[in-house]
Amino acid sequence: MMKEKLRKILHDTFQITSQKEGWSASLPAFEVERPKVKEHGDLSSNIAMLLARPLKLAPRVVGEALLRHLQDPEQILAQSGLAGAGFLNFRFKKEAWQQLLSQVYAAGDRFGTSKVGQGKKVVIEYVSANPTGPLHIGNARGGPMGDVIAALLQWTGYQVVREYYLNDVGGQIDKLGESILCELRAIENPDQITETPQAERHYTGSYVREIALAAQQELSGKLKVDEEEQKRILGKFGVQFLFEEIKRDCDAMGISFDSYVHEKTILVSQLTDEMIKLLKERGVTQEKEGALWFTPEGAGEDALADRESVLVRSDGRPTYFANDIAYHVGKYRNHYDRLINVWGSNHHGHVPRVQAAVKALGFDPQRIETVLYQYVRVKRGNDLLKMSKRAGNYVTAREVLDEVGKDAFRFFLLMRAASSHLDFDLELAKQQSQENPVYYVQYAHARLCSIFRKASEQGIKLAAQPALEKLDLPEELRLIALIQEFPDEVLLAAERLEPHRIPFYLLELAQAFQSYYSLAKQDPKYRVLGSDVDTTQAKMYLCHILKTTLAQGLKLIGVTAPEIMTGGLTHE
RNA sequence: GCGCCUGUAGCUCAGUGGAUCAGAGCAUUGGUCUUCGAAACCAAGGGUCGCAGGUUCGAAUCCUGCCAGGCGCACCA
Repeated sequence: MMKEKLRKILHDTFQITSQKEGWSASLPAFEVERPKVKEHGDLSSNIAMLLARPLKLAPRVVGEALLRHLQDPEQILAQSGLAGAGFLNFRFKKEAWQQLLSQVYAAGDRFGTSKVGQGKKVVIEYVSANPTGPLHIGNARGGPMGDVIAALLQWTGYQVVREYYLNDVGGQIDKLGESILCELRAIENPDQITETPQAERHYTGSYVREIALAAQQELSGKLKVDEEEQKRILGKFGVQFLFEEIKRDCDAMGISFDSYVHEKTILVSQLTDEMIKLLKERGVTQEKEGALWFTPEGAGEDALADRESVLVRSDGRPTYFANDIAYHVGKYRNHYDRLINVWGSNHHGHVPRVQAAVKALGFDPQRIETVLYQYVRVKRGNDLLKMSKRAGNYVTAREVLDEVGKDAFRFFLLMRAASSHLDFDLELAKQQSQENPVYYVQYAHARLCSIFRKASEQGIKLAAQPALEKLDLPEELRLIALIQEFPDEVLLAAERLEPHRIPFYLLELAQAFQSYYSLAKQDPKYRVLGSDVDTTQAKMYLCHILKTTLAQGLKLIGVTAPEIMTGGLTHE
């Protein structure tokens, strides 16, 4: 909010100064930021340093000229100055800060939202876990991450579709069917060892037996067919079974989808064939060893060495790569402006291939944006567990979810940048559930609610237009400064597709409040509910807005904002 | 071997060209509850930002090389 105001001031100042000084440079993409050192002011800009080069002047000379012609029609600036290598530092009047609060108050539960997206259509694909095993913690990270990226884009004015791409055909599904069949035979003939599951050929997790038991119940009559048909039926049954389970897990994580796209549907619709034909016509394919390979311009011989470039197998069936191209083309045809994929890092090699393919088909590859997140590793004690559905060795998302709860689960997975490798220490998560950062933020919210409960007991009501000038303690002005940054943070997180900024922001805000609140123990003038009516009303107004901001931020990341904290009170 | 990601305090991680930028939380140590919730607050110790070069007025941040770790490199998805 204040950043925008300063941007406007600097923009106008630049215009006037250019005119008066005869500058010919264009307005650079300057930054407006909160300096780390508060002595430097409320906000600072690097505009003078950026202008120095094109104008062939020293940064400080540019800065001085800008300050001479400063445009501040609203009179919100209290101080301005030039510092260091050429930074412009600004301090605002108290009144300017205080006035921002009424804007936040008016925004209510729209606070933090904006319209920069201009209603553009964006589809965001996430989770998309293969239905060949339970959702495990390694790639469950994509759930909260995709969900919050979607929320960020909604908040900033995009029209968002949340999509799950279900890989329900292919070799992995065949393998699933075979695994279930194998297990089913073992169940039916416990004495007679027909075939033991083999790690290379079968999924061996205990869930396979679970599915086999369910299949025995539900499909008993339908399995009197030949072996290939049995495998097919069981594969289909397994997909359905596991997909329902994944959906339940997503639901428990607070994640939902607007659209499910089945790979099978794309295959059946012939879109894949159409795309393969088109690619052939464009001359970006080659045949080798009986298979059809994608060989984009400039790829040279490498494409033929890369087995993942195969579009059509030598047996004539298209690969998932071919289907994926068709899937993305479908998105272009649905007129999405942005196609965002949230994928596990193991797909990194896939990204440039899909982009090269859609480019060859005449679509703008830049519209595909991919967020690759690094896998979560789970530590149990001193052991790092490797995630592998094949080895049946994994920690499920559900296990962790049940252990630490939805709020901590989401917060924890969200508070790290996607590119950062994240170790989830189960023992620590359990032990420290009381100390988990999510509780810190929630506690701040609950405390604020508590103040209002107290006020209500005393018959004090929140005034719609209190005397804001009463909010002049330095800590209060700092809180206001933090609150008004919330929309900027949301915007930044949305622009960069970086959800982790929100938990960090909330922690900073919660900390500032907790610190402020605690001062009341030493000094009564920090008490919200004090003796002076005007001051009390003003402080309540600030607290109300703080509460709203925390609630908005928590809502954005899908974490609950409790009115009271229950359980685990250590204070006797 | 090739490709992507990562290397910042004991641990988990923020910080992607700016000035006191060496940061947060946890852990450790020491203080603070008759007063709006101590799930809190205040304070202290702790790091050659993996290493070496380079670009720049200026580098944790950009480039190159090396070292270490993770993940890919299936006619699987």
